[in-house]
Amino acid sequence: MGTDEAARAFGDFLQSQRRLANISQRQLARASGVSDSYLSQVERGLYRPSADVLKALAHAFEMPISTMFAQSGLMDAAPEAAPSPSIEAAIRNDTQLNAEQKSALLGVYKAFVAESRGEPHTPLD
Amino acid sequence: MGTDEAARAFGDFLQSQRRLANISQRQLARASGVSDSYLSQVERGLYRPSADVLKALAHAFEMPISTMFAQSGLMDAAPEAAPSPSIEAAIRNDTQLNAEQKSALLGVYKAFVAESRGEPHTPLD
DNA sequence: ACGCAATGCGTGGCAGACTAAGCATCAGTA
DNA sequence: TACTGATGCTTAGTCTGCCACGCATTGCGT
Repeated sequence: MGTDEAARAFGDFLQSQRRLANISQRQLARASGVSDSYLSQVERGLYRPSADVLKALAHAFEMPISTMFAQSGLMDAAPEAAPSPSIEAAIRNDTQLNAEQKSALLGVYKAFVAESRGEPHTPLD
Repeated sequence: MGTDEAARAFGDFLQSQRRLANISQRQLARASGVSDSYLSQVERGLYRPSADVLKALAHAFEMPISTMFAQSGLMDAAPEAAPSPSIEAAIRNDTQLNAEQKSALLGVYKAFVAESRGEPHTPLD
Protein backbone atom coordinates (compact mmCIF):
# COMPACT_ATOMS: atom_id res chain seq x y z
CA MET A 1 0.00 0.00 0.00
CA GLY A 2 1.53 3.24 1.14
CA THR A 3 5.20 2.44 1.45
CA ASP A 4 6.19 2.26 -2.15
CA GLU A 5 9.97 2.45 -1.99
CA ALA A 6 10.08 5.09 -4.70
CA ALA A 7 7.66 7.18 -2.69
CA ARG A 8 9.86 6.90 0.34
CA ALA A 9 12.99 7.87 -1.56
CA PHE A 10 11.29 10.86 -3.04
CA GLY A 11 9.95 11.87 0.35
CA ASP A 12 13.44 11.93 1.74
CA PHE A 13 14.63 13.98 -1.18
CA LEU A 14 11.82 16.48 -0.77
CA GLN A 15 12.39 16.85 2.92
CA SER A 16 16.11 17.44 2.48
CA GLN A 17 15.42 20.08 -0.13
CA ARG A 18 12.91 21.79 2.12
CA ARG A 19 15.32 21.77 5.04
CA LEU A 20 18.06 23.16 2.86
CA ALA A 21 15.76 26.00 1.95
CA ASN A 22 15.03 26.34 5.65
CA ILE A 23 11.29 26.62 5.34
CA SER A 24 8.37 24.86 6.99
CA GLN A 25 5.88 22.56 5.31
CA ARG A 26 3.30 25.30 5.45
CA GLN A 27 5.61 27.80 3.81
CA LEU A 28 6.39 25.37 1.04
CA ALA A 29 2.67 24.73 0.74
CA ARG A 30 2.02 28.41 0.17
CA ALA A 31 4.91 28.77 -2.27
CA SER A 32 3.86 25.78 -4.34
CA GLY A 33 0.09 25.73 -4.00
CA VAL A 34 0.12 22.23 -2.53
CA SER A 35 -1.61 21.62 0.78
CA ASP A 36 0.59 21.25 3.81
CA SER A 37 -1.11 18.06 4.95
CA TYR A 38 -0.31 16.45 1.66
CA LEU A 39 3.29 17.61 1.81
CA SER A 40 3.56 15.95 5.19
CA GLN A 41 2.25 12.70 3.75
CA VAL A 42 4.58 12.88 0.77
CA GLU A 43 7.63 13.56 2.88
CA ARG A 44 6.82 10.50 4.95
CA GLY A 45 6.56 8.33 1.86
CA LEU A 46 2.83 7.69 2.06
CA TYR A 47 2.09 8.95 -1.41
CA ARG A 48 3.88 9.62 -4.65
CA PRO A 49 2.88 13.03 -5.98
CA SER A 50 1.52 13.51 -9.46
CA ALA A 51 3.45 15.25 -12.20
CA ASP A 52 1.49 18.43 -11.66
CA VAL A 53 2.58 18.61 -8.07
CA LEU A 54 6.15 17.80 -9.03
CA LYS A 55 6.04 20.69 -11.44
CA ALA A 56 4.74 23.04 -8.79
CA LEU A 57 7.39 21.95 -6.31
CA ALA A 58 10.18 22.30 -8.85
CA HIS A 59 8.98 25.81 -9.54
CA ALA A 60 8.91 26.69 -5.86
CA PHE A 61 12.44 25.40 -5.42
CA GLU A 62 13.66 27.07 -8.62
CA MET A 63 14.85 23.68 -9.72
CA PRO A 64 14.63 22.22 -13.24
CA ILE A 65 11.53 20.07 -13.63
CA SER A 66 13.54 17.23 -15.06
CA THR A 67 15.39 16.95 -11.76
CA MET A 68 12.12 16.49 -9.92
CA PHE A 69 10.92 13.90 -12.39
CA ALA A 70 14.18 12.05 -12.13
CA GLN A 71 14.04 12.04 -8.35
CA SER A 72 10.52 10.68 -8.34
CA GLY A 73 11.60 7.80 -10.54
CA LEU A 74 9.71 8.84 -13.64
CA MET A 75 12.54 9.78 -15.95
CA ASP A 76 14.17 6.35 -16.09
CA ALA A 77 17.09 7.56 -18.15
CA ALA A 78 17.89 11.25 -18.46
CA PRO A 79 20.78 11.35 -20.90
CA GLU A 80 20.64 14.94 -22.09
CA ALA A 81 20.05 16.67 -18.78
CA ALA A 82 21.70 20.03 -18.72
CA PRO A 83 23.97 20.70 -15.78
CA SER A 84 22.49 23.00 -13.18
CA PRO A 85 23.45 26.64 -13.45
CA SER A 86 26.73 27.36 -11.80
CA ILE A 87 26.88 28.76 -8.35
CA GLU A 88 29.74 30.96 -9.36
CA ALA A 89 27.69 32.83 -11.94
CA ALA A 90 24.82 33.22 -9.50
CA ILE A 91 27.13 34.70 -6.91
CA ARG A 92 28.68 37.12 -9.37
CA ASN A 93 25.30 38.34 -10.51
CA ASP A 94 23.83 38.76 -7.07
CA THR A 95 22.61 42.22 -6.17
CA GLN A 96 22.70 42.00 -2.41
CA LEU A 97 26.36 41.28 -1.87
CA ASN A 98 29.28 43.62 -2.28
CA ALA A 99 32.47 42.64 -4.06
CA GLU A 100 34.25 41.67 -0.91
CA GLN A 101 31.48 39.37 0.22
CA LYS A 102 31.22 37.84 -3.21
CA SER A 103 34.84 36.84 -3.35
CA ALA A 104 34.62 35.48 0.17
CA LEU A 105 31.63 33.35 -0.75
CA LEU A 106 33.34 32.14 -3.89
CA GLY A 107 36.34 31.19 -1.82
CA VAL A 108 34.24 29.10 0.54
CA TYR A 109 32.52 27.40 -2.35
CA LYS A 110 35.74 26.52 -4.10
CA ALA A 111 37.19 25.20 -0.88
CA PHE A 112 34.17 22.94 -0.46
CA VAL A 113 34.46 21.63 -3.98
CA ALA A 114 38.14 20.89 -3.53
CA GLU A 115 37.45 19.22 -0.22
CA SER A 116 34.73 16.90 -1.44
CA ARG A 117 36.80 16.00 -4.44
CA GLY A 118 39.22 14.22 -2.17
CA GLU A 119 36.64 12.19 -0.28
CA PRO A 120 34.07 9.72 -1.55
CA HIS A 121 30.42 10.63 -1.32
CA THR A 122 29.03 9.30 1.97
CA PRO A 123 25.24 8.77 1.97
CA LEU A 124 25.16 9.54 5.63
CA ASP A 125 22.77 12.34 6.70
CA MET B 1 -16.07 16.79 -15.44
CA GLY B 2 -13.60 15.19 -17.72
CA THR B 3 -13.09 17.41 -20.73
CA ASP B 4 -10.13 19.46 -19.68
CA GLU B 5 -8.75 21.03 -22.85
CA ALA B 6 -5.24 19.79 -22.12
CA ALA B 7 -6.65 16.30 -21.86
CA ARG B 8 -8.35 16.71 -25.21
CA ALA B 9 -5.20 17.97 -26.90
CA PHE B 10 -3.20 15.10 -25.56
CA GLY B 11 -5.88 12.65 -26.61
CA ASP B 12 -5.63 13.87 -30.17
CA PHE B 13 -1.87 13.57 -30.04
CA LEU B 14 -2.04 10.03 -28.71
CA GLN B 15 -4.56 8.94 -31.28
CA SER B 16 -2.54 10.34 -34.15
CA GLN B 17 0.55 8.57 -32.87
CA ARG B 18 -1.31 5.30 -32.59
CA ARG B 19 -2.68 5.63 -36.10
CA LEU B 20 0.76 6.45 -37.41
CA ALA B 21 2.01 3.25 -35.83
CA ASN B 22 -0.99 1.54 -37.40
CA ILE B 23 -2.03 -0.38 -34.33
CA SER B 24 -5.32 -0.79 -32.46
CA GLN B 25 -6.08 0.38 -28.95
CA ARG B 26 -5.88 -3.18 -27.72
CA GLN B 27 -2.48 -3.68 -29.31
CA LEU B 28 -1.20 -0.51 -27.73
CA ALA B 29 -2.70 -1.66 -24.46
CA ARG B 30 -0.73 -4.88 -24.60
CA ALA B 31 2.45 -3.11 -25.64
CA SER B 32 2.23 -0.53 -22.89
CA GLY B 33 0.54 -2.40 -20.07
CA VAL B 34 -2.30 0.13 -19.93
CA SER B 35 -5.87 -1.12 -20.21
CA ASP B 36 -7.56 -0.62 -23.55
CA SER B 37 -10.64 0.89 -21.98
CA TYR B 38 -8.53 3.57 -20.39
CA LEU B 39 -6.73 4.27 -23.65
CA SER B 40 -10.10 4.83 -25.24
CA GLN B 41 -11.03 7.32 -22.56
CA VAL B 42 -7.74 9.12 -22.84
CA GLU B 43 -7.95 9.42 -26.60
CA ARG B 44 -11.37 10.98 -26.24
CA GLY B 45 -10.07 13.53 -23.79
CA LEU B 46 -11.92 12.24 -20.74
CA TYR B 47 -8.83 11.85 -18.59
CA ARG B 48 -5.30 13.09 -18.46
CA PRO B 49 -2.95 10.15 -17.83
CA SER B 50 -0.50 10.09 -14.99
CA ALA B 51 3.23 10.33 -15.49
CA ASP B 52 3.60 6.59 -15.06
CA VAL B 53 1.24 5.94 -17.94
CA LEU B 54 2.98 8.57 -20.04
CA LYS B 55 6.24 6.80 -19.42
CA ALA B 56 4.78 3.46 -20.42
CA LEU B 57 3.28 4.92 -23.58
CA ALA B 58 6.51 6.65 -24.53
CA HIS B 59 8.29 3.35 -24.11
CA ALA B 60 5.75 1.55 -26.25
CA PHE B 61 6.17 4.12 -28.99
CA GLU B 62 9.94 4.16 -28.59
CA MET B 63 9.70 7.89 -28.14
CA PRO B 64 11.63 10.06 -25.66
CA ILE B 65 9.74 10.51 -22.43
CA SER B 66 10.27 14.23 -22.51
CA THR B 67 8.24 14.42 -25.69
CA MET B 68 5.33 12.75 -23.97
CA PHE B 69 5.59 15.04 -21.00
CA ALA B 70 5.71 18.07 -23.22
CA GLN B 71 2.65 16.93 -25.17
CA SER B 72 0.67 16.39 -22.01
CA GLY B 73 1.38 19.93 -20.88
CA LEU B 74 3.55 19.02 -17.94
CA MET B 75 6.86 20.35 -19.16
CA ASP B 76 5.73 23.95 -19.33
CA ALA B 77 7.79 26.41 -21.29
CA ALA B 78 10.87 25.87 -19.18
CA PRO B 79 13.63 25.21 -21.67
CA GLU B 80 16.61 24.18 -19.59
CA ALA B 81 18.15 26.71 -17.28
CA ALA B 82 16.28 29.33 -15.37
CA PRO B 83 17.34 32.79 -16.55
CA SER B 84 18.41 34.39 -13.28
CA PRO B 85 18.45 31.85 -10.49
CA SER B 86 18.93 33.03 -6.98
CA ILE B 87 22.09 32.05 -5.18
CA GLU B 88 20.10 29.97 -2.77
CA ALA B 89 18.56 27.89 -5.51
CA ALA B 90 21.90 27.53 -7.25
CA ILE B 91 23.47 26.20 -4.09
CA ARG B 92 20.65 23.78 -3.45
CA ASN B 93 20.80 22.46 -7.00
CA ASP B 94 24.53 22.06 -7.10
CA THR B 95 25.79 18.59 -7.75
CA GLN B 96 29.26 18.86 -6.31
CA LEU B 97 28.38 19.68 -2.72
CA ASN B 98 26.86 17.41 -0.12
CA ALA B 99 23.99 18.43 2.12
CA GLU B 100 26.23 19.52 4.95
CA GLN B 101 28.32 21.76 2.75
CA LYS B 102 25.22 23.18 1.15
CA SER B 103 23.67 24.28 4.40
CA ALA B 104 26.98 25.71 5.53
CA LEU B 105 27.30 27.74 2.35
CA LEU B 106 23.73 28.89 2.67
CA GLY B 107 24.46 29.97 6.19
CA VAL B 108 27.38 32.07 5.09
CA TYR B 109 25.36 33.66 2.34
CA LYS B 110 22.48 34.53 4.62
CA ALA B 111 24.84 35.99 7.17
CA PHE B 112 26.28 38.22 4.47
CA VAL B 113 22.88 39.37 3.34
CA ALA B 114 21.78 40.13 6.88
CA GLU B 115 24.99 42.00 7.50
CA SER B 116 24.61 44.02 4.34
CA ARG B 117 21.25 45.24 5.46
CA GLY B 118 17.56 44.91 5.02
CA GLU B 119 15.55 42.14 3.47
CA PRO B 120 14.97 42.20 -0.27
CA HIS B 121 13.69 39.37 -2.32
CA THR B 122 13.41 35.70 -1.44
CA PRO B 123 10.96 33.80 -3.61
CA LEU B 124 10.47 31.04 -1.09
CA ASP B 125 9.35 32.76 2.04
C1' DA C 1 1.29 31.45 34.72
C1' DC C 2 -1.26 32.54 30.43
C1' DG C 3 -1.96 33.09 25.64
C1' DC C 4 -0.88 32.60 20.83
C1' DA C 5 1.31 31.70 16.77
C1' DA C 6 3.75 28.17 14.22
C1' DT C 7 5.00 23.52 13.49
C1' DG C 8 4.10 18.56 12.02
C1' DC C 9 0.61 15.14 11.73
C1' DG C 10 -4.11 12.52 11.51
C1' DT C 11 -8.88 12.13 9.62
C1' DG C 12 -12.87 12.36 6.40
C1' DG C 13 -14.14 12.87 2.16
C1' DC C 14 -14.32 14.20 -2.77
C1' DA C 15 -12.62 13.69 -7.37
C1' DG C 16 -10.05 11.55 -10.72
C1' DA C 17 -6.87 7.78 -12.51
C1' DC C 18 -7.34 3.19 -13.73
C1' DT C 19 -9.25 -1.62 -14.57
C1' DA C 20 -12.38 -5.67 -15.63
C1' DA C 21 -16.18 -7.03 -17.88
C1' DG C 22 -19.49 -6.55 -21.17
C1' DC C 23 -22.07 -4.16 -25.29
C1' DA C 24 -22.41 -3.00 -30.23
C1' DT C 25 -20.70 -2.91 -34.80
C1' DC C 26 -18.25 -4.30 -38.81
C1' DA C 27 -15.33 -7.81 -41.88
C1' DG C 28 -14.48 -12.03 -43.40
C1' DT C 29 -15.60 -16.90 -44.01
C1' DA C 30 -18.27 -20.85 -44.75
C1' DT D 1 -27.89 -17.39 -42.54
C1' DA D 2 -25.10 -17.64 -38.94
C1' DC D 3 -20.09 -17.88 -36.59
C1' DT D 4 -15.86 -15.85 -35.50
C1' DG D 5 -12.76 -12.25 -34.36
C1' DA D 6 -11.26 -7.63 -34.00
C1' DT D 7 -12.38 -2.92 -33.13
C1' DG D 8 -13.97 1.15 -30.24
C1' DC D 9 -16.82 2.27 -26.50
C1' DT D 10 -19.55 2.18 -21.96
C1' DT D 11 -20.36 1.06 -17.32
C1' DA D 12 -19.41 -0.18 -12.50
C1' DG D 13 -16.28 -0.26 -9.35
C1' DT D 14 -11.62 0.28 -6.68
C1' DC D 15 -7.82 2.78 -5.35
C1' DT D 16 -5.34 6.85 -4.29
C1' DG D 17 -3.94 11.71 -5.02
C1' DC D 18 -5.21 15.71 -2.82
C1' DC D 19 -7.50 19.07 0.25
C1' DA D 20 -10.19 21.28 4.32
C1' DC D 21 -10.22 20.96 8.92
C1' DG D 22 -8.79 20.00 13.30
C1' DC D 23 -5.57 18.08 16.93
C1' DA D 24 -1.25 18.03 20.00
C1' DT D 25 2.99 19.96 20.81
C1' DT D 26 6.59 23.44 21.04
C1' DG D 27 8.41 28.02 21.50
C1' DC D 28 8.12 32.86 22.32
C1' DG D 29 6.26 37.01 24.40
C1' DT D 30 3.71 39.11 28.26
